[in-house]
Amino acid sequence: MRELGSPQPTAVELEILRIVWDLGPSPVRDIHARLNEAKGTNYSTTVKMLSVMLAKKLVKRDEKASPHVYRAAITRERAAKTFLNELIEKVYDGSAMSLVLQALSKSKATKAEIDEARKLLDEMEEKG
Amino acid sequence: MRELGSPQPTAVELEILRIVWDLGPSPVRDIHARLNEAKGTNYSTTVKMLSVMLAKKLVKRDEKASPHVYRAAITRERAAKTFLNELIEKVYDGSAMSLVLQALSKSKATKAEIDEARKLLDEMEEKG
DNA sequence: TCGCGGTAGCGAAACCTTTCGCTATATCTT
DNA sequence: AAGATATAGCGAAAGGTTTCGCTACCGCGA
Repeated sequence: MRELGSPQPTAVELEILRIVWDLGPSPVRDIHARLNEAKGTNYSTTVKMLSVMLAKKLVKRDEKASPHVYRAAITRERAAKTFLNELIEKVYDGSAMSLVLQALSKSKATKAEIDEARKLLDEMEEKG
Repeated sequence: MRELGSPQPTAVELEILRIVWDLGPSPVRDIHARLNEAKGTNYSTTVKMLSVMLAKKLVKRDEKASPHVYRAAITRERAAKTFLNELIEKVYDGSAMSLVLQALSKSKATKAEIDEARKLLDEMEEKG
């Protein structure tokens, strides 16, 4: 059995994580409301998935609060980083840059973000 | 049963796609050699996976060639685009730019690539 | 206290992915 | 042409994810 270190979230798990990231710490009922809206699944399903995710350490819960309160155990940023690494590794064969170029080509960004990206590019160039 | 339009490749399917992208059109034996190297799985498994992938239209095959020749039915670019969209949608909540910034921060790139990225940024700025 | 609505847990069904054994067929080698 | 070797296919086991039914529990108002 998996015990330590959060494994990759599966499809539904990711859907739930997204909800928890959005809502912040919440009781099952609230999480279920959203999930049900999106997928029409049963309340039991939500409870079960959360318990599975608890075992995988994808979420934590406060059992002292009466309706238990769940919160994400990994940040959106960390999950994103993991996915990104996998994407780069598995599909782009290790070249982050080619991914960046592709993402840029379809991105809409603010002036501030564009400048930020320029700054990063400058830094990269200096270091070589 | 899924019939039309390639669904998201699963883990092993992606591993196989990667091999086929690398090798180009190949007979099972060659594909298997690589997969086996990575995972130690049986020849039958490779054949089966390829047949599943054929049904899902992730690969095509030339049956006229004597050892049948398989090739990817989707390009690396298209697969990447799909994953990227999903990543942006599901985790970054629609903001491609924040993904780009994160990818950039860990990327190693050549001068040419950096310039290319700058060009894209300039274009983006012009269009607003 | 009893009953009731909301909450939690668990086992197993249903479903999908991955693996392989067994069989059949084609191709080579002598 | 027989036997050996390589290729293809298929069904089903093994393993993982997702779903839910059923049971138990808890807190509260009658």
